Amino acid sequence: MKIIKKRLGRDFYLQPTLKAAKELLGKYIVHRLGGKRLVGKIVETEAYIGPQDKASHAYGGKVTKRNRAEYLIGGHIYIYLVYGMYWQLNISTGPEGRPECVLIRALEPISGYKNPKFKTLNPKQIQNSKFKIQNFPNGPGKLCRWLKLDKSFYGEDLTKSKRIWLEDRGEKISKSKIVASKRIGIDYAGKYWADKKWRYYIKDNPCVSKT
DNA sequence: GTACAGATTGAG
DNA sequence: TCAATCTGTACT
Repeated sequence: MKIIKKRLGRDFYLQPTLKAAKELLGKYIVHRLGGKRLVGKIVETEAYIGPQDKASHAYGGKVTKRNRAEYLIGGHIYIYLVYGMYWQLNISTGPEGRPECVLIRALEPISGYKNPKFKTLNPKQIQNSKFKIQNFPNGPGKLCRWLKLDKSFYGEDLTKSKRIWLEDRGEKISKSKIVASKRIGIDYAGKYWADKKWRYYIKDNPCVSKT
């Protein structure tokens, strides 16, 4: 059977942000680098819905040099540095001018991992294997390191870029496999916003970030 | 010009 | 539990 590989188009990113955050689970991110392709399956996401969301960088409708990519029409990359060390990959959603985005928090590595044995392992084997979890893209900072993403991807259009895009490979994550939970690391936003269950992940997937 | 905190991570 | 590490942002 032929595997379907369809690049996600603008319509996908124009869905309501919470829906897009859930739909992104099970989609594949592809970064073409040199002659290789780094490919990962998205297994964890978080939604940020400014300007009302106190945890969002666009809270209150704030526009800065850093966050302006959040306002782009759905399908653009908003990437920024936290703690002076780690890049965070976000994808803008919704129409132009509305600061909503989805943070990609974890991937299941599909190809590109330096150990070629890796791609033949299924998730259960990954969990049981002795491979160092250290280099896994199982966290927002580690994911960017694994995919080799940095500021040069700021504002990149995922529907048009020749080096990075998202694919639908015909995989459908059933509703019962999607878990909604509180977002991570945003307690400063206050209980109301910190308690919103806008983090989604694939149940039992070993590549979901540790909390 | 200067102070300051952060959508994390890994070591101790 | 805590330091690393640095840029954007806000304020003097």
